[in-house]
Amino acid sequence: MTTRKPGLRERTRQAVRSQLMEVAWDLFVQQGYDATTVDEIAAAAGMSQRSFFRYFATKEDVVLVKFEAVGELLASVLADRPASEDAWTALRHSFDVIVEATERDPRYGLALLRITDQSAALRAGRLEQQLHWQELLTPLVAERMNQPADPGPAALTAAALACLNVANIAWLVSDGTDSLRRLVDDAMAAVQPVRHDVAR
Amino acid sequence: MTTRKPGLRERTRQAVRSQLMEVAWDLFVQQGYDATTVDEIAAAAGMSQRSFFRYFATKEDVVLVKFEAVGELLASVLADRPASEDAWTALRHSFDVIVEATERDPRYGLALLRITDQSAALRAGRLEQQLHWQELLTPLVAERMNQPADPGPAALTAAALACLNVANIAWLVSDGTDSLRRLVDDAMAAVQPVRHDVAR
DNA sequence: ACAAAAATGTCAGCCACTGACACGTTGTGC
DNA sequence: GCACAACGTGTCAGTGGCTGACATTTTTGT
Repeated sequence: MTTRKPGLRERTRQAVRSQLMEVAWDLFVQQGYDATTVDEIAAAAGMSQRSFFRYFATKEDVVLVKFEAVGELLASVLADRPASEDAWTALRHSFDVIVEATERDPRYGLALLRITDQSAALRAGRLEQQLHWQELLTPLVAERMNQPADPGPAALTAAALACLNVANIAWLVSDGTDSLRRLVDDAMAAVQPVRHDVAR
Repeated sequence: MTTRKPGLRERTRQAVRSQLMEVAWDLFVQQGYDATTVDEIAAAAGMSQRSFFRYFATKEDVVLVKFEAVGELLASVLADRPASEDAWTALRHSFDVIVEATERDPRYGLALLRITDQSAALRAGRLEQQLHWQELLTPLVAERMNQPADPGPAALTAAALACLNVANIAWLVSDGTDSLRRLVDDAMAAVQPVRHDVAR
């Protein structure tokens, strides 16, 4: 009884969602993304296919929602970086939340990248997610630029995310052998080498 | 009769393909991408749905193949740039083939961007295409870098393509009002400002 | 002219996804 | 307590993209 907090109902909904995500994750790891049907996932979670689609709009979403929170996380970290940092450096540091999470549990990150690389739809979905991150980060990047003319902040943000992406893929190719931190460093350094002239 | 050249058959195949592309294009422009079924396209081209899929693997492909040739075009232009140019500048100049094509026929470019923005699948597909371009350009970029350590060339290429993409989207948002050339210039300048120190 | 190869249509079927409806559960106001 | 509304769920039917298999009709090489 009692709807104590704004969301007794909402909580169960979230519980079902994460249970679906878990079940789907296991199946994807075992037999691959494409080889797993929504019917299987739903059955494994004890519900009908129709109900699955009441929790996730598409099959991809069961995986892709894992990226959703990251955008806001990146944005909040970026906003908290000291104002003295230039945009590129600040972006590099905000990416550390991803790097550190990956270092904390490399196997999870590796599995996630592996799954999202299996299907064209998922690869594409990850890129779409990054577009969303870009939208979140661009205004914050603009604040750190001298003269934020229109395409500038978005370009800088997109370039940084592209570096992150390249580093991630290189890391995936190395099977997690390489240091993701180093790869991100190198990728971003290749695009914007340390500018001593600007620094002083 | 007579199989004069290595590919009379191949030519008719290409003819059918481009006819399908035209028919599909018209339908997409008229009623939108999602609202157009493959059956409609096939019928309008006078063939069965099954045959459509013998020419294009997916519905998206009817649009996306338009981007395929661009990758090789970019690569060949990039390879022909003077060896004295640094990678970023050379990339900027190779993008000019796109800029100039767009200036030559802005309406086509605009329609293409509009269509590919209608559907999530197409938006994603365009990004996937860029990944392919990236693979083609990366080795050429590596040649122009001082010390092409592993993630470097890919990162630089990806960053440049990200700039191109941002410029394209900004141009689309402006309905083709802005100068695409200027947008590309600004986007790429924002990421790698002219480095006078390196130049001399 | 004839046999191999290729293009096409039809049919059946899988899978992601959606709308509609009916039923049971769960809170809400009285 | 109880009726009522809201919500979650299953079932069913249907659409659209896409594929394998097979039979039929062109092409094409000799």
